[in-house]
Amino acid sequence: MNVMNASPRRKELTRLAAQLFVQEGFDRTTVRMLAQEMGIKSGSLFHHFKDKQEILAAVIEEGTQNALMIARKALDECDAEPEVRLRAMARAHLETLFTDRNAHVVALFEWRRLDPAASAHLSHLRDAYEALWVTVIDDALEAGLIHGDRFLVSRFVLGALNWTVRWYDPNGPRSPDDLADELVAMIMPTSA
Amino acid sequence: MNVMNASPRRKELTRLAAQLFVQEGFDRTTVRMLAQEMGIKSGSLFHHFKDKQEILAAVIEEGTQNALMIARKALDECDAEPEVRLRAMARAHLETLFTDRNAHVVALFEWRRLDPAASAHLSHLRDAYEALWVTVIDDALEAGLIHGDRFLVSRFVLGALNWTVRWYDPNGPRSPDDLADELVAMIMPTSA
DNA sequence: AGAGTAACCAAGCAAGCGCTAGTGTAAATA
DNA sequence: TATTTACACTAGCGCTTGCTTGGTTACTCT
Repeated sequence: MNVMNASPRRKELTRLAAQLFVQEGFDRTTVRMLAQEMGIKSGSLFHHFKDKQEILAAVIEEGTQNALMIARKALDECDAEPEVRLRAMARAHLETLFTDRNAHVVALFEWRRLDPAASAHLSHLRDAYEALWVTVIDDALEAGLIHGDRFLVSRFVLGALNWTVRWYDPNGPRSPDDLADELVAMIMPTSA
Repeated sequence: MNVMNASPRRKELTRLAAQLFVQEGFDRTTVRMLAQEMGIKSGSLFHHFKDKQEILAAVIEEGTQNALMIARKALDECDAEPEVRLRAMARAHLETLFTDRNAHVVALFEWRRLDPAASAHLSHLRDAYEALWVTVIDDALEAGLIHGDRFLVSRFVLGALNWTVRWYDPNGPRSPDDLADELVAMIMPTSA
């Protein structure tokens, strides 16, 4: 078994697995389907991954790491104005959601299939990401940019953003950035 | 096989199935688990339902029918003021979401497991429900109560509301009605 | 009493599941 | 040249899956 997590082959396999998990769901995706998609036999799969669970964990870890990177970069690159930061965060969220769409759909809808160990490890990553959101929302509230309960606002906003994977068509007329801006405008009285 | 959809026994079994589908997910719920939960043997299940798929369809149909009923009743019972109607619709949405929580969680997250025939039939029900939302949102927009694109606003609002099943704790301090009011307040500039 | 029917059970089939064991081979390393 | 490593293969084990079959109760209606 390959213990080196960063093997390029393993990364490619993870990408393909994410696609299949989205198409079929984790439970209905068999190791034989995964192997075929990867051009190998089912037994060979277990050279790269300890078991099926580990493939799921790899997919989710990939996506969450990317989300964290993109969000940090976006916040670093813009100034301290709360409105700009809020918009940047929303844009970053949708950017990662649709460039790594497969991984994120798996993370959002198959999280519960993780075994407790993997779930605990990945929860820390996700918490780090959500902490970014909380600071941005807090600043926006303090600046009087938006109003409401900080907890509820962040849940509502994240819910609205995450739900886009259910209806947004990347080939449509609207860009993810448009979506992000419209959502921010919707909750900002001053920008009417 | 029992063809009478409204058999009381069948309705009870549907309720129990919804609970298991939420706990384990549709794919991981075996007919043996379902049977045990119902206090019968696995073979007997197929006296009430043609196959496992039909159980899923029954669960989702139940939930969607209830949502439609509650929303219609809520709109009937309030006057024509757009703001009142918007709040009533949001409240109705969360009311049905948490009184029939199991059925709705299944509808939201296991819809794709439906076979094409069942999916087509149930899509009509869901469309009828969403049509109610569209009229309410349209009226609110026209009255200048909220602002933005009608399509995007309804998607964002529904996303924020549906996502509550992921984090809302019914035993917490906030009632579903509070949640609904806070969301409406969040997108309504005039109520700051 | 006899017929019909709804609800159940015991037993098991065929297919598919995740995963393992053991082997082959070409490239990298010593 | 000898040894190790990475990656793939074949074959199949042990188990679970959804579902079927054939038959048994218990109740209702004529």
